Amino acid sequence: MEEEIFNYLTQFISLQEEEKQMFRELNLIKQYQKGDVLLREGRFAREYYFVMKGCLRSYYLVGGQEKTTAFFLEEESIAPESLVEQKPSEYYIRCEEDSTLLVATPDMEKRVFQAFPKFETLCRVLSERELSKHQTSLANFIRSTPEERYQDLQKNRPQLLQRVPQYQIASFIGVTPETLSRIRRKQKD
Amino acid sequence: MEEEIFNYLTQFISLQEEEKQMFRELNLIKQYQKGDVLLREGRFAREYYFVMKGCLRSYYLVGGQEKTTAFFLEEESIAPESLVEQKPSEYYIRCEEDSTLLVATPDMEKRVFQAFPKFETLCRVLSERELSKHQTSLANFIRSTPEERYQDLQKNRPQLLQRVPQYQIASFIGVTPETLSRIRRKQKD
DNA sequence: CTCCGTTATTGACAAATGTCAATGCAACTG
DNA sequence: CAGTTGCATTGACATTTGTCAATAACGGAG
Repeated sequence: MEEEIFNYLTQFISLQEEEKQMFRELNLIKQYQKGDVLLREGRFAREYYFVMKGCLRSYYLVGGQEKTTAFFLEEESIAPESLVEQKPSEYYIRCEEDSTLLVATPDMEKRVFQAFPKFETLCRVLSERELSKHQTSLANFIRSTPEERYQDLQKNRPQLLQRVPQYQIASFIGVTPETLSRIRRKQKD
Repeated sequence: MEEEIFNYLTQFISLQEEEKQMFRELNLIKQYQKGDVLLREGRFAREYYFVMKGCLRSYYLVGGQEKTTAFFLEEESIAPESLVEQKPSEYYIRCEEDSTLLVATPDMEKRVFQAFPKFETLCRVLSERELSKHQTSLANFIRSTPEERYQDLQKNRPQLLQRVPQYQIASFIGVTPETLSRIRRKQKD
């Protein structure tokens, strides 16, 4: 299982045995169950998450209604705003499948960066890439209709549609479950 | 004018005279005019931008129509997806006011990071913060109606509403100019 | 297998938004 | 000053989406 992290990381940098050893000693890998809530509204986040296997979802609770704002599948990561900005979280993060996560704290991050500065470079690069991906998501959302957003998901994240319930997808593309159901019906013709 | 950058940076890290000197020698500051296009669809971006004074806007051209996806005012920055991902840009970046920008290339970035590693830490932290801000923007967009988005802008970026034309704001919150006009009328009652 | 809770679909109607065309308004130009 | 241009507003009507209520489809628990 650790090997999967190393495979992922060596896409970007080379890894010495010494560095791998440090990772192993940090005990980053944790198991969670479907339904586990990793972060709640009003709480302070303490951890970064990287999804090795499974699915996380972030959502706001607005007047008793869940508003889904993101899904995180394999090889995607979350740096909760609450942690980065040191303020109470406005949203929830929840496991939507049994999941294997890489869990890191700012503390561990600091130690790793001091021992192996190239990880800081890696984190900077990954976070810039993540940022540009998010700019693109926001752009896609702004410039398209709910129907187009659904078609985008069908094209770009087909696995997601198979793995999470439709009412969460509906919320994610900004419509009610009824409307999504009608969009789907229209497509069949 | 250079002093403004230093003021901004010393919010996050301390600066030695030596480091300030390096910045001065890089000649980062450039002037642009309203209407200048910094990046076009299909081109490769070569630069990062940081707005010291003025206003940039990013937009897609979809069927001849501009879809505004972001505004960048003072102390906000752009790392174009095109540059980060090394692919042709899908959108335009344009000066909406005469602007003073800090312009950096990956090359310059690399030299600075090698000479003063703490700038890499700074960039990582800033880009993480930027990322978490963007996640919040996307979340706000997903979970609210056009009317609420406009109210958000009134509360959180009132200067923006004074500085750019309404049809760009309309596009940014995902409606037509007519609809935004009606939202504004409703507010007066 | 049935029962039960959750999710998905459908219909009828209300509300919001888009579209198109006309008008107003302010700034710039000659 | 008149004429032009770009932006904002308004009205009439079409389309999309939301809301509410009913029903269907599905899966897990017993």
